[in-house]
Amino acid sequence: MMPKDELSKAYDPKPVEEKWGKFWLDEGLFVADPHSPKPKFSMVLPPPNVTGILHMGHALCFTLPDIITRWKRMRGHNCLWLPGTDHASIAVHNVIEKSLAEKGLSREKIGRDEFLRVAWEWKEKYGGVITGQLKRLGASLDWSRERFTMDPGFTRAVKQVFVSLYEEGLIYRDYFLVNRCPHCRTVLSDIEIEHKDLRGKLWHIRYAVEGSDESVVVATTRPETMLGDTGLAVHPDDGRYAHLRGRRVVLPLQNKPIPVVTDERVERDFGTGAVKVTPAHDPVDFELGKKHGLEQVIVIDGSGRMTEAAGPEFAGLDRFAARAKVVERLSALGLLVKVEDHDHAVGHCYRCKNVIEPHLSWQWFVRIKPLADEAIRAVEDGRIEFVPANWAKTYFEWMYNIHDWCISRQLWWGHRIPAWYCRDCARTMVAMEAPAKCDRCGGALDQDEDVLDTWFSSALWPFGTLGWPDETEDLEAFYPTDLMSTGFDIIFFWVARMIMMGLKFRGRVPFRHVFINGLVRDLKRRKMSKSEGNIIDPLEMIDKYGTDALRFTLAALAVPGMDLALSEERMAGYQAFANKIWNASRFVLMNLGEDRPEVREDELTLADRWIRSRLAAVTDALDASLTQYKFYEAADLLYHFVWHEFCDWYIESAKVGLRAGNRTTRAVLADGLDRILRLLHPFMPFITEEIWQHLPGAGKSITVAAFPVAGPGWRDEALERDMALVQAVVEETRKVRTENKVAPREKIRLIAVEGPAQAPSTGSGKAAVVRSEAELVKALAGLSTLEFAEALPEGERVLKGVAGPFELGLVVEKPADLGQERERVQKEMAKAEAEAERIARKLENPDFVAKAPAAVVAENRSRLEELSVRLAKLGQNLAKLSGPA
RNA sequence: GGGCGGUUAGCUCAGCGGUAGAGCGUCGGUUUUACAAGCCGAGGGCCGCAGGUUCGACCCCUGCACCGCCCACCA
Repeated sequence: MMPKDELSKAYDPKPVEEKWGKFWLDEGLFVADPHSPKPKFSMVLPPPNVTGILHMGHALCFTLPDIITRWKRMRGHNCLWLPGTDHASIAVHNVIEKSLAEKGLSREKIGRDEFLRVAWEWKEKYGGVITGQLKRLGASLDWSRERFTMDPGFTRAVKQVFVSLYEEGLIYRDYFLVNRCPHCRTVLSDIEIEHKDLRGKLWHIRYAVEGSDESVVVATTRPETMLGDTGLAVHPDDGRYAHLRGRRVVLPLQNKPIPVVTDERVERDFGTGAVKVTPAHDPVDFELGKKHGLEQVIVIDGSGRMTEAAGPEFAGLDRFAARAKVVERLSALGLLVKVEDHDHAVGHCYRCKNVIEPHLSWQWFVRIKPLADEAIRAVEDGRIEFVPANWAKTYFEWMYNIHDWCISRQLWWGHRIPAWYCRDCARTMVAMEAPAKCDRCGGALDQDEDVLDTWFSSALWPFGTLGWPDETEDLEAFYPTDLMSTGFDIIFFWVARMIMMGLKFRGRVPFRHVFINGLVRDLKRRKMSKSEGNIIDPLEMIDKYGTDALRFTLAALAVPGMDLALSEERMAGYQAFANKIWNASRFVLMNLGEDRPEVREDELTLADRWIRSRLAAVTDALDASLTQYKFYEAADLLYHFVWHEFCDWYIESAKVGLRAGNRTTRAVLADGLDRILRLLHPFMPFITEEIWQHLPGAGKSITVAAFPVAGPGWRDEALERDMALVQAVVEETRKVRTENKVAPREKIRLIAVEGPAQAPSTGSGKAAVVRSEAELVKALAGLSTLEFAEALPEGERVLKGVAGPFELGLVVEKPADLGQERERVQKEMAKAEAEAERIARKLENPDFVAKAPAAVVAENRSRLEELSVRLAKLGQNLAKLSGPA
């Protein structure tokens, strides 16, 4: 514990964050114990890419679960939050290949082994950047268990899963039309393709019917693929083309006859109703081709260039250049019938944004339906809950229509596919370790050149990180995990696949709750991107406003499932909040000695009891909010309570008790602060630890201090109403004096007159409360005296107000500006009248009185009564104001 | 084409059957020994539009409009 005079006047986050961030890790406060008797709470961190640097998306997605973890830890859970990083095949390739290119090298030039050596070297050097940044966020991760998706243990898990699925027939190899990115030079799965609507053209091309003068016009958005056409399809019921059945058409430019087939999938209403079929370059055509036994001619290669098969005129051209040339040639031949504008969706690579090319090749696939079925059930029957629940619908939608998953990638950085091919007999062997020779013919083997989709390994994260395939203590103790916090953009990529793999290999769901956070946008609701230049860098924000302010901002904006618009102003606001906490704490600490006084029940003031009642209410509400992952609600609760109840009312009230030397008020102040710090700690870990350590009798660390539980009998709503009445008198007095421009330093006399007995809700009969709290009212409202009388004195130096059952008279030095005062009273009356009228109308409605719940009717009745009393008093005041003027 | 979200104060957002809320911004006052990153006070809203249900609708239902996402093999 440091001496308290070290608390500076303003909160300076930097040294505090450095000190406690290090302390928590040195003390191993976040290291989980698989043998702990406490209830467990576990999570795995969505592993950021090793290439990554921390962005706001990370900050949000890591701050929110950290709040939950810290809360659970303080509530006595044995918490494990396991960190790690992802090898991110394509991202690393892009980085390494770029640096190779700068040296005039390429991955082909240096070869696989050298490439991997360079990649590992790079990983060792830069892979720690993001983890270092993560620590600054204050995320309470167990770094003793940090993992990497390509570390030896995890690699074993990946191989094990591949081999098992292969042996079960759930992984297979096939010659299939897949998506290939010519830039990244690898194939991709369906969900790695982003469809964007582009303004394109629809070219109508004439194909001659073989052996006749007739011709057929087809429409296409990709004329260059016609070079690979191997058929022409029409609808079987289309009368226009009935006579073409069984005939052939001649493919222009290639001068090659191709058959006419009929298929119900042809839309008669689109284009001309006749469609060219290019089985090697279009997914629909691929299926049509298979069904009708059409040839597959590859005219575009994996780099997006035309092949020899495209003909000497086109071979070697880029696909887009070829398109222009095909159109030009067709036009010259008079075969281009017309060209229309046509918007259509074009697939783009999700990494590099280039246009995807359908590509026919041998690839590995996961037969996904059997895995998906069980994963669907797990969400249907509630073993897994999405928060907010409507994301389950998105999940189901995808899972019901799921396609087999292409998992091979033509890359080197990643998990190499554990498959070997015999050079002599075409035998394929799949095994954990390289077999010595072909088990059928004894021939030499070559390992598959490809690596696995990065998401294939990510899918195993929740159990692969805990030691699987070994049955470890960690696996036993911490699987299934409790919560997965992630963005909606990777529900398909990651969440769904973790569920499938977890169920398949552990027989249990990988996590119980999936919290879906929104996207962090800028103030104008634009996505943050480098090209827009609207990135808000979390580290910069931490330097500027402090980690706690950043965390609190993210929490306060985190409405489940909603995107959030981040603003620096907001962060500055929460920086001010941190400072407010700091200063309130300074005040409390200043009034404390070396030890904390005991609360004596009989010495508790109204304000003391009130703040304890409020504390009890907030504690319960906070638990409820966090249980439902309503971070914004929890943050609001705390902000409002700390600033506007504890600071604005309680500390100000407590000063009265402190001046009187009340030990119990000091005790309540200290206890209140202690509780507030603990309630706030999950949101603002650093500042709360720093202050808490200054409290007499503090424990080792607030991270493991007990989360507050409301004291028995603290909540007292009747007492809160008493306090509300005191507050109403204070507020009315402040208002009247401000509006009459009475100097704040002028101590005025206040005379209170309690009205006749009225409805209970007006607080009638509570004069005693205000009377006994006279000192409090005087202090808070800046009064010289507070007197109680039968009637208010008259005169131009008496300003009048109404608070609950009281008429208030403020005796001031300077006469009031009657005109202005009259205006003020009139405005108040108008407001009250409008409300009274609305309520009266409601009460005059017999249906309302008969059908609305009795309590609602009663509430309206008493409110109306209250208003009429108020109106009467205001009316009298107004009359008197009008008199002498 | 299917699905999901949004539309509330100048801005960013809560609320979701019973008297319209917060933060920031605006306006006025204020250096009262925790805090001017503060304190005190004020102003500001036909809760997207049109119907319906209800004693009562920002809230529930049905349409519509606009904005934003996701999915999808009309070439």
